[in-house]
Amino acid sequence: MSGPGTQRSGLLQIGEVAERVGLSLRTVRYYEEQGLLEPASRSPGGFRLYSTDQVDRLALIKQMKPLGFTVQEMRELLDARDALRSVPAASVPAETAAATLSEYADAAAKRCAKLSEQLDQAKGLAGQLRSEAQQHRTTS
Amino acid sequence: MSGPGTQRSGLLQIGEVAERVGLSLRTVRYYEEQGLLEPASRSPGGFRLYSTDQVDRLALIKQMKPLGFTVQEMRELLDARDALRSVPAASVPAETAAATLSEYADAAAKRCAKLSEQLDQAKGLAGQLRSEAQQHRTTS
DNA sequence: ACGACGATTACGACGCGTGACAGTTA
DNA sequence: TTAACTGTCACGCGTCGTAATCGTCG
Repeated sequence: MSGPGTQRSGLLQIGEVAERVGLSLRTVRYYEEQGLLEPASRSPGGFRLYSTDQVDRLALIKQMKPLGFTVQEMRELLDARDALRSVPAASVPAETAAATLSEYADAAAKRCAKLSEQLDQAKGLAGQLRSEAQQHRTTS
Repeated sequence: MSGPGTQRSGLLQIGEVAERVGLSLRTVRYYEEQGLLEPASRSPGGFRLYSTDQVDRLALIKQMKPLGFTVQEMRELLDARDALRSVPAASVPAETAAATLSEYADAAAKRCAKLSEQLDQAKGLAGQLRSEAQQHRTTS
């Protein structure tokens, strides 16, 4: 027991985080370098410690990746989102953050649509390939 | 008139091909380097000349790309497909080619499924972002 | 002989990570 | 002691872009 990474505080070390989200340690650090996710705190010795919220955030990053956003774009998106949550509503910064977030939401939707289209084409192709292959497999 | 690229022979120059398929000249040549598509012939002066079948092949390549196959995998897939079409049916090479093609068809289907899943997640996320953004946009 | 088109070669760049290493912490 | 973690540097891969220079086609 006393598995590493699981502190009494509820904070997780990078290894736990990486495993839960399905990323490599290296990648998590890379995202940090790129400004995507700063650990909530550090252990006295310098180990990165993450909250479960941050695990969620990482998972979210991972989910958005298929849409092909660059790491920098994701940073901007997440920054805007954070700003929206931490800034007094109906303030000027909230408005600009909302605008940015809205842009990204639109972009995300557009990419979804394009991907959807490509995926349909690819599905058709995959089916076609399969039938071409099976046409020559008299015995299943 | 006498548009360049349209020969009486029905063969097309690389520019026409690239435009029809929606790839750059560079990309078409790159695919050739990687063994994906050799031009049907060359003009006396060395210009690449493509048949319309090859245009189709390029289009197919373009459509399969969203599935994330490497260029080398696509080469193998296309080679197997070509083999199936040029080899006497029910021969041994046809069987192995069919097996290869079948594998790739399966792989393609799997990737389609995975992409589909990812896309669904991403769609959900996009919607969520959109609503988060709009929540702060009292005036549309 | 002119203008569009193409060939070849080569250098580079971007985005996204991935090793490797030597030292530190738990 | 051992496993996990640290920072840093640098490398690799895929997919082309771009440019220079020169040949071809009609």
